[in-house]
Amino acid sequence: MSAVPASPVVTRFAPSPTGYLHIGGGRTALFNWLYARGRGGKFLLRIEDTDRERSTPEATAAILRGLTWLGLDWDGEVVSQFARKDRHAEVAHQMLARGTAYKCFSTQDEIAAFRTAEEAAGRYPVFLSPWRDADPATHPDAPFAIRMKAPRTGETIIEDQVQGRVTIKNETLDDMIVLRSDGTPVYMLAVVVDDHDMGVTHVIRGDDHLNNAARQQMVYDAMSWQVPVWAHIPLIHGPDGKKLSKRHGATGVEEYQAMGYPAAGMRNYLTRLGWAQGDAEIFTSDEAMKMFDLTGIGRAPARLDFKKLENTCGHHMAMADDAALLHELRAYLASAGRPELTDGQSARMQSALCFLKKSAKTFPELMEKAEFLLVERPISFDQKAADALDTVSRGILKSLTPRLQNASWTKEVLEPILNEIAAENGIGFGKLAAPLRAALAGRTVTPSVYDMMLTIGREETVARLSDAAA
RNA sequence: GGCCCGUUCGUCUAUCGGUUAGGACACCUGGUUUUCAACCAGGUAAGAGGGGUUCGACUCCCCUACGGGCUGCCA
Repeated sequence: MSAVPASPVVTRFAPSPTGYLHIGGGRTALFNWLYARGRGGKFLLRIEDTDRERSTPEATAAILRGLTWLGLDWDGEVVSQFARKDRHAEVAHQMLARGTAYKCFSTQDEIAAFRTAEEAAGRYPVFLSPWRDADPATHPDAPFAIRMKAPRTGETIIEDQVQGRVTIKNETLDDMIVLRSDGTPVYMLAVVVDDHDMGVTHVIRGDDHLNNAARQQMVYDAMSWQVPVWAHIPLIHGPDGKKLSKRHGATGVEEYQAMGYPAAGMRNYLTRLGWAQGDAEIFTSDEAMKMFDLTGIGRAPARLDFKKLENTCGHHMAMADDAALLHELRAYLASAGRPELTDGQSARMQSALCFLKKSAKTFPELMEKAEFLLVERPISFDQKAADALDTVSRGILKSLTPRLQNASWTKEVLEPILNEIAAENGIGFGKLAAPLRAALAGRTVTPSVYDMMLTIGREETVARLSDAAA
């Protein structure tokens, strides 16, 4: 065992509960999880619910469900940012006391008027509060917001693990409000306070926050707090290169579950989307934790490729443990609103999974291939199956059943019998397999005939053949 | 408008000044086969454009084009 690192890694995922868990958010959470878990650190979850208008408990529940399905477990309790608003206000007042913030009595109307005037004059509106250096003696007895006293000259440098060194000129940033005039904190303050209080060492998040990082770093500086390691990752784009949105299809993590992608495959695909370690393509989460690092993250936005997602899922389907797969299959059926398996179907499924999983990429595909074990007699035939069961074929099946009656039910025993029948009728095995397939499954595209016979057993096989031969 | 970030096969990417620019998915061809799939073998396919720096640039610098983000008393 390696020694416990001096400063354990603490990462977090901090979504706003305004909707389902977006696939991009799921990937951000995954990166944080992988990074922390691979280093014996902690992965925390915080819900940024300070926007009371848009936050809903339903959205929080959906986000938790999505993370759980993806297999991303977090440490400790879920933190509500809203619940910490008093702490945020406290810090705002500490900044006031330290002289790194000031009371601003400008009204929103005044600011809005300033902005429209500047824009009308063709200038970029950076609002500079007249109260920044005002003598407290001149303060009116009126509501005020607390603004950060940001440096007006020089530059703020973000040392980003993904983007490299990013330099922002301080003159382009105004004094942002940290506490609104109604006493509620603003997001930019809340994140910093929460990340600091929660001991977050690495902030891994979407690069839409890259510019924000400069202002947040100013808050860390204003409080003399240790700045975390930044890692701003590019957002995921749709197949057309545009920001991933509804018109590209599924954007919610739970939609992918309902479409039948196995979670392990989803994790693998999402890990490889915008991150690479040499030629590694297919790996388990344990392996991913060992390999994952910040330097392997690409700087350009990656596009979603469903074909590759499917392929990756196919590998994981084949690698999966049968019992675990059956369990996940059940969860899929429930999430997709499909009927659950009966006891009989479950039993057959359990014994068939060892070969079904090798060629299926998704759960719907698995169910498609398992159709033969799902149906009950009398089974119905589709058009092609019915065509395959012509008079000649039925005659052959009829001669086959007596020989199966007392046969030991192993492939070693069945193979010679079927080959014999084929030979006696002067046909190749392929010609015999077609009607067999039709009789056993009611369709012409099925798993191997031996696999099917072994799965449903002798009695059921003979019964289905007799039904078809009649 | 300003600022910030990005740009290698169709897609995800490797390369960290010297390679026949590698792998994976997809696609095409062939093989295997008991249908579909899976599997095996092979193939097509890339450094956005233009300037520099250098003996040498995908790699470093600049410009352009294109894409994205930020620019709120939203998060």
